[in-house]
Amino acid sequence: MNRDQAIEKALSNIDSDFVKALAEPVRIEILKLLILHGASDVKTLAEHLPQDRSVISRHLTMMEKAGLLNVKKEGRHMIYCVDGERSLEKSEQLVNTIRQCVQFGCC
Amino acid sequence: MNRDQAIEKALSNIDSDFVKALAEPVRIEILKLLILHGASDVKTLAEHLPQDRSVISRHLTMMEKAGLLNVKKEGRHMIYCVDGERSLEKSEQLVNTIRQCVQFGCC
DNA sequence: TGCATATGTGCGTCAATATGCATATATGTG
DNA sequence: CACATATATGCATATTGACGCACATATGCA
Repeated sequence: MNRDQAIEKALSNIDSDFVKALAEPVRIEILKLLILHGASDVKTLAEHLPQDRSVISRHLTMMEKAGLLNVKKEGRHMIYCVDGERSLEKSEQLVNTIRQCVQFGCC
Repeated sequence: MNRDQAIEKALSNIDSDFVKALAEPVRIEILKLLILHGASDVKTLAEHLPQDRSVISRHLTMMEKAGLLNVKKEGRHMIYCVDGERSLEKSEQLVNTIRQCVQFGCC
């Protein structure tokens, strides 16, 4: 693999969904609540936030697909919690990508 | 500092501008070009991208403010390059934030 | 000075996304 | 079964951000 392909591959590894999930203030607030109070259902989370439950529900779904959260169904409740392992992996992958870029040469 | 404050502080450290800068495909393309070809001016970058020069100019300004790029003025040219050190610091800070979250307890 | 080139900015437009209401679906409880 | 509760989804609206054109500003050069 030549240099161009290596650079292309490194930067293509940036997980767009993961990064976008962290780029919205409301979703950071959701992370805070989940770490403060531990695993929670949609209604409980929404009670601590100004947005409508449906909005929080959509954010949670999006964050789960992005790899930030885990979800398990308990009866009629959807219990969400921070997927620390996966989040750590994804953020470390971002560091590795940038580290490779530095090796390929910056200013 | 108690637990709640520690969590608040850790997650407030997420650099919103930095994360947002990485959440746009065009800006990732700009990173690719800057690493492939090294430091470049606005016109040269825009020639390799479908967007208007003014759009690229705005992206570059935003990425510089976010800490991804360095810029130096050379005559009428603005020369941009990837700020590898700062980008690495910021991405590592993100990893540390998530690592702290894991310590505070996930699922 | 006069002119070409490089960049940034004002402004209007369009697309993506966040938001909230109403409603459908699913589950637990009497 | 009837009803309450928890969540997801369709749809309309508001907001944010990307985009391109026109123009202003700044610099280099003849």
